[in-house]
Amino acid sequence: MTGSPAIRNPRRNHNRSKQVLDAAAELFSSQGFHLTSMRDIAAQAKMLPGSIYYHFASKEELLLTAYEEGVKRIAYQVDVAIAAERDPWNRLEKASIAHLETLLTRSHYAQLVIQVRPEEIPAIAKVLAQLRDNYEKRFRALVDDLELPEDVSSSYLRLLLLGAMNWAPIWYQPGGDSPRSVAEQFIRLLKP
Amino acid sequence: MTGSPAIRNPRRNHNRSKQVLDAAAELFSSQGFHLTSMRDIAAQAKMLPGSIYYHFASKEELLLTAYEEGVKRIAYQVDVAIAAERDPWNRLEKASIAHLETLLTRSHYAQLVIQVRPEEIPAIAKVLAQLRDNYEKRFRALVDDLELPEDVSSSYLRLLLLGAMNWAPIWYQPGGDSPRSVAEQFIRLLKP
DNA sequence: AAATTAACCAAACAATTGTTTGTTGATGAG
DNA sequence: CTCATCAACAAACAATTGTTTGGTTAATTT
Repeated sequence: MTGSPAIRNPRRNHNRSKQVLDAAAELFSSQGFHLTSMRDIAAQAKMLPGSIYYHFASKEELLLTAYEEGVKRIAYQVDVAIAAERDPWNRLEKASIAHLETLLTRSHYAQLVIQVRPEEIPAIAKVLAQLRDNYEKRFRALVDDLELPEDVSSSYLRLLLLGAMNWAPIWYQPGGDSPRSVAEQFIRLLKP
Repeated sequence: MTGSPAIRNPRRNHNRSKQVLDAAAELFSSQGFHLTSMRDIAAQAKMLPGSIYYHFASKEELLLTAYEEGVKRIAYQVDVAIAAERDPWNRLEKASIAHLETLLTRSHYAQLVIQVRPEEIPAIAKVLAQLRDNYEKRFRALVDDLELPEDVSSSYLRLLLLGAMNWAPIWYQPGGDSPRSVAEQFIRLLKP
């Protein structure tokens, strides 16, 4: 019995699960879901294809897990960025900067959330869409706090800003302006 | 003898090529490239999978042909829309309305241009991107014609508008506001 | 030292993919 | 009528896909 404080792990905690997930996130975000095979992921994680299934039940679960992590990260960055600000427009600007910076430079996980469209994977499309919706609710709140002229629709302001930012990965080139200044320009164009 | 003006077609022009292309455009635009198999397209065109190859050399050529047609259609709609207008802001508004209407309601071919991302098909990614770029140059010209305050960047105005519109298929629901009024709202938000 | 178990390998499997091949009936020209 | 050609069918092919299975290794527990 050994009343000693036995640790839970029966074996050295290799935790290659994270290695697999990292590989998946990188490949999914850069090549897309369908162009990335389990063999690609296995190779990047220095593992055999079948071994992945010890850690994840399916390719879709792999994506879903990475996607959840992506939402978590980008949401966290935004929350931190707006925590100190009080002025509504400044809060929206800080949030946009965080959103774009995370999207364009920071994390493969975050890029997943934008690059992989839910409809691409019908089996989990609804869950993915809901996760993204849940994140984007922050922007709904931020925009609602603005004091806008009567003839300006806050919904469309939000859709305009969010759409433009989410489209940015299509045209953005690392050599040009920083994500921060892109976000600042966008806000300036929208501020009445 | 037959000095008569013999027509070129040796047989009644069945022209099932167009039928195939229509099927491909519809499926590609609604399901995406990778989720659509040649068998799906064949079924929709009421034809056997192998028969498609009499009309098109490969799945990629099929997409490319449909994509070109899509660019042609959306470009035409925009050109027609702005032909009568002289005021720069009105021209941009008319162009945006045409862009969004074609994108959201009119044609499967046009939706292809936005729904299918070039990087999804590496073999023809460059050609696709160039076709889209070529179309979007219209907006570059339209925005450059605006008389903007000095501190406003015309590039970012264009990217903001175009990104927001191209993102619209993600959130747009046929029940709500018309594409026209969405475009009008976007323009109003951007007009200083 | 023996038993247990987490973590991985090696190899195959079944299904689906885009594509090719050989063939056939309809059509219009000579 | 004869014959060449168009347009499609029927069936298979080779490759790739996600996944499963059974065995192997090594660390941990008893």
